[in-house]
Amino acid sequence: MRSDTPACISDRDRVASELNAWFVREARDLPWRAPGTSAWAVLVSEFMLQQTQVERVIPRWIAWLERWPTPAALAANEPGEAVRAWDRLGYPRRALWLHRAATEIVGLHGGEVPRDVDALLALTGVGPYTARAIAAFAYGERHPVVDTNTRRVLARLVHGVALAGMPKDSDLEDMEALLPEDRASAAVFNAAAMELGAIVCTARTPRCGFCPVAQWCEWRGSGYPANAPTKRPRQAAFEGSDRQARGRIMALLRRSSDAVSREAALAAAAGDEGHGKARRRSAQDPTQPQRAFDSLIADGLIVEFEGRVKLP
DNA sequence: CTCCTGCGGT
DNA sequence: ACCGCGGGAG
Repeated sequence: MRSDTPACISDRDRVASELNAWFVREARDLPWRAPGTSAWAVLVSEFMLQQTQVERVIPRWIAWLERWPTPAALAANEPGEAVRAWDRLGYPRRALWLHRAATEIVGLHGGEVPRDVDALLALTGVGPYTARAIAAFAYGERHPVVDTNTRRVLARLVHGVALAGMPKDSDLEDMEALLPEDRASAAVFNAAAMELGAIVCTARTPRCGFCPVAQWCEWRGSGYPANAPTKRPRQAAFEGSDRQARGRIMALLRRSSDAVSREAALAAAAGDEGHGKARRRSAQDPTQPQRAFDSLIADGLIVEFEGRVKLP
């Protein structure tokens, strides 16, 4: 962060003050930010938002909480119902993890979402980001919350580089160094940093002209140097992937109220929609459908039942 | 093509 | 430390 402004107040406080004021002014009106949102509702939102964009999450989140307003309500249903309600949010293992977390919350915490970070980390599907996000946003505890947006903001503001590299433990320390002392401001600042990364300090085309902390930005101050070659692993192509084949099986089972035959599941994996038009799949790996099927069994996302296949 | 409020397994 | 894991949108 640039410190070319003589100040009685530290730059840390100025950055937090400006960013928080911007957040109050400009932040999107997201439903899980409404006052009175339960810790469970926050937890559900954080699960859904892992690798899935806000706009796609909102309708699923509303429907989910209407149906399962408490951990106990979800835990009382079969996990397959959670997978079905997950719909097309992607990475459906998260639905299974969320159901498992609800069961753990009922069994270990009397049905109340814990507020302690270590207790949260022990829940299935809750990692370093989600645990701190729940503690900060649901309970107002003071913790650094660092997601991919915040890591990019820190990379630019503090380190003067265009993009963040691999996640590091020091990310939390970087955020801690900027975090306001009082809990309420700290919680807002965590959300504000994420929001800035989401709508201003974006990966591809940052809108620095609208950035409330541009004057302290190390990246801007050094002339927006080009992206240093980072080590970030590129995501594999989706088209033709095992993920796509798995997704087709899951889509078939979500829309089937009953179990389907193994053959139907394998055909779905191969991209055969079963209505007329033959799909060209000459270049496809012939072992892929079976591999996708087996991996879904291993994940517990589908089960075989008397020679047929259904959600768990 | 890239990116998106990450996570658990290895 | 690396990898697999959906699906949508720019």
